[in-house]
Amino acid sequence: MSGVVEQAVDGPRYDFRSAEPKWQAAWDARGCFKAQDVPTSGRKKYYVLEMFPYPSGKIHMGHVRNYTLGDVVARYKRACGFDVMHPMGWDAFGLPAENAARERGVHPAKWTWENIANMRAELQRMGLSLDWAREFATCDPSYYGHQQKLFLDFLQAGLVERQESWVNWDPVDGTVLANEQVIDGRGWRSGALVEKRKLSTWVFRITKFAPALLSALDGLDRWPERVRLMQANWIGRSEGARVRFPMAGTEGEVEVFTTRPDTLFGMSFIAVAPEHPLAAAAAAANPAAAEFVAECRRMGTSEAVIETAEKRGIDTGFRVAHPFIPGATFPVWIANFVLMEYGTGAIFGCPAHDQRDLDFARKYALPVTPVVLPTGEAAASFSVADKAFDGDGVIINSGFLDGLSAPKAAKSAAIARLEEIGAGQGVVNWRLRDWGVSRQRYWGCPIPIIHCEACGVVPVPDDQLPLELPQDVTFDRPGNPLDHHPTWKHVNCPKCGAAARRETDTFDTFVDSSWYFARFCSPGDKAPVLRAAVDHWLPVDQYIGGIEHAILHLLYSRFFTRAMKATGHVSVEEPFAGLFTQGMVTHESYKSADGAWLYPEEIEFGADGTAVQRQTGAPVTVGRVEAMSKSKRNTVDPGAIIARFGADTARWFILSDNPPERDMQWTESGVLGAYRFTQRLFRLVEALGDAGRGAEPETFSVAARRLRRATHRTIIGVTQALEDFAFNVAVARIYEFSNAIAEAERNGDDDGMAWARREALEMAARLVAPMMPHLAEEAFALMGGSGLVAELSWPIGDAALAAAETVTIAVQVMGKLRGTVETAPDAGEAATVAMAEAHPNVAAGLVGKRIVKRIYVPGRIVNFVVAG
RNA sequence: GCCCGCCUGGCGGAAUGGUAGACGCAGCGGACUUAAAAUCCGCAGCCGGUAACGGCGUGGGGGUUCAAGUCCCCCGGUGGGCACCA
Repeated sequence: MSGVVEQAVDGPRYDFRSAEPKWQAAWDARGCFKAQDVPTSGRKKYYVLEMFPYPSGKIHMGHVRNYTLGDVVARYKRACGFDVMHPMGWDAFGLPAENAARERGVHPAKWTWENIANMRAELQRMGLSLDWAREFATCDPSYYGHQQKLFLDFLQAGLVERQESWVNWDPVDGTVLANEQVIDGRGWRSGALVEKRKLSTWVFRITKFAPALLSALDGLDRWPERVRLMQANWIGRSEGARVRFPMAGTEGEVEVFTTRPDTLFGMSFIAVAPEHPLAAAAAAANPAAAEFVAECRRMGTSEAVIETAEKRGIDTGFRVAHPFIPGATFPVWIANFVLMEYGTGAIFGCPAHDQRDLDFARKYALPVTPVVLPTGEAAASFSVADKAFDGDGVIINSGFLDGLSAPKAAKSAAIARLEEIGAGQGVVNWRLRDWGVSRQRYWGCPIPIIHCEACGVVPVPDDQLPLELPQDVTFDRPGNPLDHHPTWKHVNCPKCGAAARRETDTFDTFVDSSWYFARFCSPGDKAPVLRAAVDHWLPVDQYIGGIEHAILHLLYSRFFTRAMKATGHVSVEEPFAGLFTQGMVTHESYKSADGAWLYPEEIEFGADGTAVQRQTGAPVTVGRVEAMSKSKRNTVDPGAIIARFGADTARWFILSDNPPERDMQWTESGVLGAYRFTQRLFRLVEALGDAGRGAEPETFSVAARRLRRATHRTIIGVTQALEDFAFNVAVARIYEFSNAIAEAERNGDDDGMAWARREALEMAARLVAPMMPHLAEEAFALMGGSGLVAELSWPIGDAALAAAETVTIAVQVMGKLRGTVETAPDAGEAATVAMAEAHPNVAAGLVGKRIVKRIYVPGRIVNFVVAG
């Protein structure tokens, strides 16, 4: 492995170390990648955006992949004549900065800004075609001040409100925990048992837009289908009914939401969430119920945890009447699998037709009454054992619903009756909840609100924005440093002047990333956005990022855009017209004999292919290929790769390995292969020398024509591959092309060959430019090209020159390949079929058979269907 | 538990329903070299056969079709998301 690199040090043909900074400076000097806020060029706009990074300190391979993909698109579209905007910034608020402050005593601001400086330098070494003049960080008051203004506008428009919500509370650290910070019911840092706690929080009313966010998904035809599906499921529209059950013996009622009102006669019990008021009432009266509710409270708020936990419950002792069955009463249970946030926080249990209800009923010996009969079953013999029936069928045991088909007809009949007798109504329920944005953290955008005893919630006046974070905070005790600050929260009410209290919560960092794409259009403007700029540039034409953001970030941004439209900031409703989601970067993992994870650079492979530790020669176990992570130490530092092989090699390899939407495996050998190709291409250019200058020859030899065909086929093929986001295919086409050029070189200089080679190499340089921009410039300059490849227009392939002189037709008998025949591209059906039938191997297969049918697909295939 | 994705040679992958395995990596053979590295040329799915060629083959099973990696149904394996990480 070292040989390749050492050669590069000794005397490379292509010296990326000098070339890459040189061309980066040249692009910068020409301002190649600058865009205007409100362009005057008249060219069609194209806004390319990659999800901006969190400034963790160093770029990782995921970033390299993300920004390389975006850069290929940006450079390609620019060459195609679009006016491209391609900005970069920093998603700079968030918990890691605060963790660093607690662990190492460094101020979050200092930590963040140093990380940004470091990462900016690393990104710049990648040679990305970014307009750095648009850069900003979300932790800068000149950004988040505008965000505060947007929040106040949303508040005014009724898109923000105060709500109580349940959170994971760490009683020792005195802080709210994310679900991922709750491990086996304990806080990750303190180890204390986590409790659910109710908190008063600010929410964005995203549910107001639920129908719009759902229906607009249909129009996002340049989004991956699966992302649209994930969002649709997340929004979760379901049609059903709210049903009210009067309490037996006391006042009051329980309201449930159900999607299956057709199965109401199969009801066995009611179950309420542990946070439901009835559960609280039961707990007050019954110590066992109180104990159960307390236990559920320790379970955390994660849906995955709740739904995989053992189904448990306790009878409250309350009984309800049934709206359709006079005289019947049913027990009300508290169950740990009922979610307070969904529907009404209460369900009716129909064990025969819902698996979860069935498991629960069996556990607590509650009755199971089938009310939907599967087709083909007899009512007398049908019963439910341990598998609930949730398919279609006919209603039985259900009074006025009997005989109706379930669920559809019976559902409408049940709803009609509920409405008639005033016991409920048909409703559309949404799974989507309002977006809680309050965080009890320091390193986030302050929520610009003042709480006044007399005036209530008072917005911070516009002329006091941005409301800046105080710098002098300490992290020496648990809880929110803003809350501990001696003076910051004490303020006079802007309305009445009395002593009042600032809101000390800050925004969820998803707020920061929900409108940054709009701010990029006019990053220096005094208002959150410059209307003319966003009207021109939005929506983003191509957005690129990780699939992990498929739901939250993208949905929040879609909401924000609608909210900004409602408050007059933008005209569009959808922020991202095109979306591409990339796969992860993975690597083998390595473990030493004592079980410690080892970094790839600590490993060496022996002649027999086994891995050993480089220093000691101790054996190493090669583990699974998985997502690069610091804990597994299977990371590769892009900075080191770029220093050793150059940015173009890193970019080329990351594009060549596999389709960008799939996970890719980073391998040393793959990088070396990419590096070798940079040298190979450059050698081909060097070997050309001065050959082929001058006017296009009158005639070309057969070999020269073959090369020109390869050239024009490659232009067409690479163009199509780039349009399709099939960058690995584009790379493969260029490899094929370089093989064709090398072959032509060996064929000597017959008629027109030198000219054809020059044409081929010039096109090669221009076609690799979006992927390996530095090498492209260096090669182009060496060939005597004038100007920058970055400023050239995209080449157009000549279809006539690319056309094949003969085509190969596959010949099948009964769908099995029996041979191939060469024909002229315009040979007709009769001639082609005759030639196919005459093929010796085909003829042998046809002996003694009767040809029933001859299938002919022009340019592709002849298939004989035979009998006998 | 619910939702979503993925599965093709030793490896990454290519393939408008039309010659499965392009291209690359690793491997093998050759040229060059005192030698090695680098470079260049060639071979290569698996089984059988000197070969011509034949059989098998895209996670497993079934179906549609003249023709299925591709479309449909069932099953298996594996990865991701599930609301305060970003």
